[in-house]
Amino acid sequence: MMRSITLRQLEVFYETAALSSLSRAAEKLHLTQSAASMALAQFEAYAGGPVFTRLGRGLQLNDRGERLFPEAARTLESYDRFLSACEDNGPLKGRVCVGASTTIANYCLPELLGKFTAKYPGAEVSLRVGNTDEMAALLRAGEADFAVVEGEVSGGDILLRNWRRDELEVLTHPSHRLAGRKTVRLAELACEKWILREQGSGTLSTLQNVLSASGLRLQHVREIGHTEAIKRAVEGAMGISCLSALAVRREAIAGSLAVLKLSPPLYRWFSIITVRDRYQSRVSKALQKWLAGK
Amino acid sequence: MMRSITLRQLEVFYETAALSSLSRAAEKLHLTQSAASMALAQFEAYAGGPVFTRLGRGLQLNDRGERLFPEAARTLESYDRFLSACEDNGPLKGRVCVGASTTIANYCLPELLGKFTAKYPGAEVSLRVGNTDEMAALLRAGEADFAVVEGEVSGGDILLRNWRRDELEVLTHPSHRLAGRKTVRLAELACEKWILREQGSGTLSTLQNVLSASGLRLQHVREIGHTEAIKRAVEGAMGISCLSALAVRREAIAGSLAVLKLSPPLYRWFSIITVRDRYQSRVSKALQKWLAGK
DNA sequence: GTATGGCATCAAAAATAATGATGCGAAGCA
DNA sequence: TGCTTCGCATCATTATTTTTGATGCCATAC
Repeated sequence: MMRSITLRQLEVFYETAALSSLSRAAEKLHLTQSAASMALAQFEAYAGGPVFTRLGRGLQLNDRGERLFPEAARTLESYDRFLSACEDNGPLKGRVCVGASTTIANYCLPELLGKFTAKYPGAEVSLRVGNTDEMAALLRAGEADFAVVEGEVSGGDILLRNWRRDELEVLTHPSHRLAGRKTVRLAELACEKWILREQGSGTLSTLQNVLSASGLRLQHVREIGHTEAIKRAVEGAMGISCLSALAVRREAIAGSLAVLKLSPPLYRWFSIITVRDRYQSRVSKALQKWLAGK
Repeated sequence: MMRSITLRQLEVFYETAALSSLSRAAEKLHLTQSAASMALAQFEAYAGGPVFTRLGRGLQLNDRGERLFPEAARTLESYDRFLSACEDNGPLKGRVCVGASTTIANYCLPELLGKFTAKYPGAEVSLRVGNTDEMAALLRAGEADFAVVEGEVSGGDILLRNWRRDELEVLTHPSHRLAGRKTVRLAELACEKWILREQGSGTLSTLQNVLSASGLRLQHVREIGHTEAIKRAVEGAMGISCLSALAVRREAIAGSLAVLKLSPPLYRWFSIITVRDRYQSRVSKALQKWLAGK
């Protein structure tokens, strides 16, 4: 049949080119890597030839791709404008209350929500912070429209969609014996002095999951309930910790802390959760959609 | 699932609006009417509300649709530009020989081929005329790249794609007893004096098919091998005839002939035929594609 | 009032896209 | 250098979407 290029393929091409990475494009588009790979392959077939050169383990736009890229961008942009036109029933207006677990509420959402309200001045966005279980309760009680959490699903009435992937990293004092290394394996860290978030936090439970899966136990653990306090403690050489990459980016750059990646790396999903079948206001839907695209 | 509007739906919306008819849009897009209807229904669902008002047996853009239409046009245009960019391996260049049966070669193709060569000056298009069987032979002999015909398929090695639908109409002298009517049924015409195209012409065989299906036979038939000569003969009140609507449009408008629609109407397809598995040059593919979009 | 044109709807079939598992080569790290 | 991970491709299978052909329904033309 005389099939042609689909929007999906166009998106995959665009994002892959923009991020120079098929996997990350797939992630952004909420696709599996294989789906993205296939879409790209079809795209190249229909577009009349390859648009990337495969070098080693990466992709790079070739001349052809370079030429096509701006056109693809324009087309997708035009399509987005169309969708906006569809949804434009007057400017966005109304309240929406978002729940978020600690790490997300501190290091991720404020900036995003700021941009959103800047773009839609009629929207009043409020933010409530807590751990995952508290979020589920908040939603059920109708005190938040949706929530962004680090944890697992918590009941059949809660609908979960993966949003972004987050990586947990190990932080140590810059003078720590491991500070020069880029990666460490968890086993090497079992007898370190640990400073971790409290029971019930998403960060801790993610860590505990892999530990128990590999039969490890941490020996010296001290709990501190605040991410910032933990970082100060590590800066004070009181031990090492494990936090979201998001939470330590600033210190990693400043050099006040040494940040090592785990090997194998420890990923987890940030997810958007809602109550199944609960009505979502227009602002709430708009905000969720907007977040999904970020 | 958080599905969204597809290009197909966009096209259906656009064409339906442009032609004020879902069926004709379906035809143009080479879809069945039901596929188009469903696509439009989905479009309206995703677009957040109806875009047409259903009045009696037609569709008409409502305010919402009116607002969305130009955006849709822009998006599709942008998409087309992208496709062109894909196919742009330098300007089109080379010869292509098109076969066509009489009616099409006279009343349809010249204008289209003219536009095509105006758009792609590097393309040299030539046209060969004959009846359907001659066309098949021409293709097999490699003397034409593809052909546009009025008839049926003529062998397993010939690939056929419907292109446009054509309607056969009855023409009479303006003073003929039926000339005031808008429609006639074939049975009323059995004993008229007929002037028809020769055996082997697509027009005649289409007519013969319905006649034999309804058990009718025409009594007074005179054959004339040229469409224009037939029209002159009818203008001279020498009888009535039946020709493609395309062939009589000019006279119908000028009023030099009376043109009546048959009831039930008599449709047939113009088709593009090619030899299966035969290589098609870039120009030939481009021309076929371009024609398909017209 | 009978026939017809035009759209909607349905169940079934066909086509397409997405997934999870797996393979393979290139880099990073000890 | 050997081991491991990263990133992409590919495969078979499953899920989803699109298309079709058959009907139904209403409004309009004759």
